[in-house]
Amino acid sequence: MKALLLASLLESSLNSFQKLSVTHCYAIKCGSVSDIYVSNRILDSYIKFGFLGYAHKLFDEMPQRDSVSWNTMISGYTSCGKLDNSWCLFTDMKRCGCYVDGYSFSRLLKGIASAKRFHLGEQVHGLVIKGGYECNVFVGSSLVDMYAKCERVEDAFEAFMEISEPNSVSWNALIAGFVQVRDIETAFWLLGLMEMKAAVTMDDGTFAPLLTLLDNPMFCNLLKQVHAKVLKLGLEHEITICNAMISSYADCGSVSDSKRVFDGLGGSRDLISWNSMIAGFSKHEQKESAFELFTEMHRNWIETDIYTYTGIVSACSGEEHQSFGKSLHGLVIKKGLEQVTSVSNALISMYIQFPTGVMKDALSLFESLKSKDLVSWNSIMTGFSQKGLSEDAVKFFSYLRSSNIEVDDYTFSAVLRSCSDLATLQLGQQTHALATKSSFESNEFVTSSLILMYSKCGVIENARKCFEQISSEHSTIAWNAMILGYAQHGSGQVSLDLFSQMRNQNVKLDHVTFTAILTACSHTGLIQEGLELLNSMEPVYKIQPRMEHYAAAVDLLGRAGLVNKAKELIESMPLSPDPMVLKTFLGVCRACGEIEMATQVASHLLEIEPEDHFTYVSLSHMYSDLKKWEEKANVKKMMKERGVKKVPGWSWIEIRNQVNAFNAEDRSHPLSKEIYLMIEDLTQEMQWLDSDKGIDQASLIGVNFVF
DNA sequence: CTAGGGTTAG
Repeated sequence: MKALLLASLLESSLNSFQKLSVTHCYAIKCGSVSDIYVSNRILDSYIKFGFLGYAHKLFDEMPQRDSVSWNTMISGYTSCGKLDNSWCLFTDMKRCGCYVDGYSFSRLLKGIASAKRFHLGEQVHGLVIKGGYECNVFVGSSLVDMYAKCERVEDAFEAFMEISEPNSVSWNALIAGFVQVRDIETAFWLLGLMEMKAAVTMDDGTFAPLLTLLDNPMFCNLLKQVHAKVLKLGLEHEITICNAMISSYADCGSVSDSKRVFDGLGGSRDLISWNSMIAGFSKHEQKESAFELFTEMHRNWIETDIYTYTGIVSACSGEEHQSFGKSLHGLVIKKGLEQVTSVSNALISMYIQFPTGVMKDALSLFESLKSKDLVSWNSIMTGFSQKGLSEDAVKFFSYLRSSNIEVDDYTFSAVLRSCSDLATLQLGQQTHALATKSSFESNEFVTSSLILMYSKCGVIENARKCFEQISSEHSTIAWNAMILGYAQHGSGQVSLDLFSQMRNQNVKLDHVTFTAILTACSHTGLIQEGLELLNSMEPVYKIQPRMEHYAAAVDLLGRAGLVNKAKELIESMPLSPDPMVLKTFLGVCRACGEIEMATQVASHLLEIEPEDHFTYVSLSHMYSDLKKWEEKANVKKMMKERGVKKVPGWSWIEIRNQVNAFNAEDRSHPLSKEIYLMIEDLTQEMQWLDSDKGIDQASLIGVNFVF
C-alpha cells in the first residue's frame, strides 16, 4: 500500500514542486528514503525544478548511494554551469569506490564542453580510454562534442573514428564542430559521407547547424540546394531547421524568403522564430516590419526575451525611431534587463546612431553596465570616433588595454580610425605594431584603417605597403581606402589608375568607391573625368548617387570656378539637396565671389539648420572680405541671439610624443617667436617659388624645418 | 540518470 502510494506521488511530483515536497516528507515518514530508487527519483526532481541545494542536502543524507545518485548530482551541477562542483563529485565518486560508468562520463564531458575546458577534457579522455568506454556511442559522441566545442576539430575527428557504431548524434556533433570553425568545405564533405551511410539518417540536428554557415549572399545557391534537400527528406516542418533558415535567408539577402518560412510555420513558431524574423527585418532596413512583428508578439501575448530586445533595439537607428528607441529603453529597464550585456550593448549602439545628442546617453549606459564585454568597449570607442571625439576613443583604448579583456579587429579598426582623425602618426604606428603582434593586421577592416591612417599622416608609402599586403585582393574597402588616400595626397591620377585596375580585376565597386574617386578628381582638378563618373554611376555601375557624391561634384566644379555649372547640377538632382550639399555650394559661391547666390543659399541654410555655426561663419567672412561691416555685425548679432558659438579651427603637430596645437593668431606656444619667424621665411620662399624664376629651380630647393 | 542542433549587440 505504502509503496503504491509513494509511486503515484512520485509520478505526480514531476510537474509540481509542492507535490514533490509532500512526497519527500512522506518518504521520510515511512522510511522510504533509504530506498535508493525513491531517493534518486526525488533527487532528480529537485534538480529539474532547479533546487540544487535541496538535492545536495538529500544526497548528503542518503545512507546509500549508487552510480545513478552520483550521476544525477553531476548532471545537476553541469546543467547550471558549475563544472568545478561536477568535477569534485566525479573524483569523490571514484574515491568512494562507486562504479564510474558511461553515464558519468557523458555528463561530465557535457559540462567540460560548455565550459570549453580543453585540458580537463583531455584528462577525462584518458580516463575514458582507461575504462574502455571509447567505443561507447554515448561517451564517444560526448567526446566528439567536447572537442568540437573546444574548436579542436582534428581531435573531434579522431574521437569520432573510435566510436564503433556512430549514430546520427555522433555525426551531427562532428559536423557542428566544423561549422564552429567555419570550415564549410569539410562540413559539407561530411554531410555527403553521412548521406551515403545507410546506418544513419540525416535529421534536424544535421541541418540546423549547417545552415548557420550560409550567412552571406554568395551562398544563396547553396542555401537553396540545402532547402531542397530538407524538403526531399521531409524535414521542412522541423522548428530548428526553419528557424535556422529564417536567419540564413535573411543573411543571404532574401528576407522575403525568410518571411515565407516564418509564415509557413504558422502556429508552431516559437520564440526563436519570432526573434530570428525580427533580427532579419532589422538587418535589412525593413525596420517597420520589425516593429510590426514586435507589436504582434505583444498582441498575441508571446513572451519576449533578451534576443527579442537586442533585435528590436537594433532596428532603431535613425532620427525617425528615436522616440520609439527611448521607449524601448524604458521597457528594458522595466523588464530588469538593463544589466544584460547584450541588451545594453544594443542600446549603446542605438544611442550612438541617433543623429542628435553627443555621447551622453551611450556613455552613461556604458558606465553603469557592470559586466562590460569587448562589444561594449568597441561600440563606445566607435561612437567616440564617429562623433569626432577621437581623443576619447584613444583614451578608452588605453583603459581597455589595462583591463584583461582581449582586443580584436573591431578595436584596432576603431583606434586606427581615431589615429587618422587625429593625424597622430606615432600612436598610429604603435597601434599598427600591436595589431601585427596579435595578427589582426591582415583583417580587411584593420588594413583599410591602416591605409587611411598612414595617408592621413602623409606617409603614403606605408599606406601603399599595407595595401600591397592585403590577403584578399577583392577587398572593396581596402581599395576604397587606398584611392581616398591618394586623393587626399593630391595624387588624383594614381587614384584614377587604381580605379581602372579595380574594374579590370572585377573588384566590386560601391558608393564609397565613388566618393573616393570624385574626391580624387576634385583635388586634382579633373573636372571632365569627375562629371563623367558621376553621370555613369547609375546607368553603368547601378549605384545610385547619394548626397555625398553630389557634394563632391559641387566641390569639383567650384574648385574650377564653375559656379553656374554647380548650380545647374544641384537643380538637376533627383532629390532635394541636403545641408551638406548646400554648405559645399555656399563655400563655392563665397570662393568665387558670387555674393548674391551665397546670400540666398545662406538664408535657406539658416532656416533649416539654425544651430550650425558654419553658415554664420561663412557669411561673416564673406562680409569681412567685402568690408560690409554692418552686415557682418548683423550676422554676429544673430549668432549671439541664437546662442550659436563659433568652433575655432585647430591645427596640431606631434613632435616626440608631444602634441602641439595651434589656432589662428595663436601666440601661446613657448616657441611662438621662432615659429612665426619660420613662417615668414617659408612664405617668402613660396612667393619666390611662385614667381617665374622660382619654378625651374623648385626641385633643387630643400627646405629645412627647425622643429 | 546518458550524447548533437536553431536567435543577439560592434
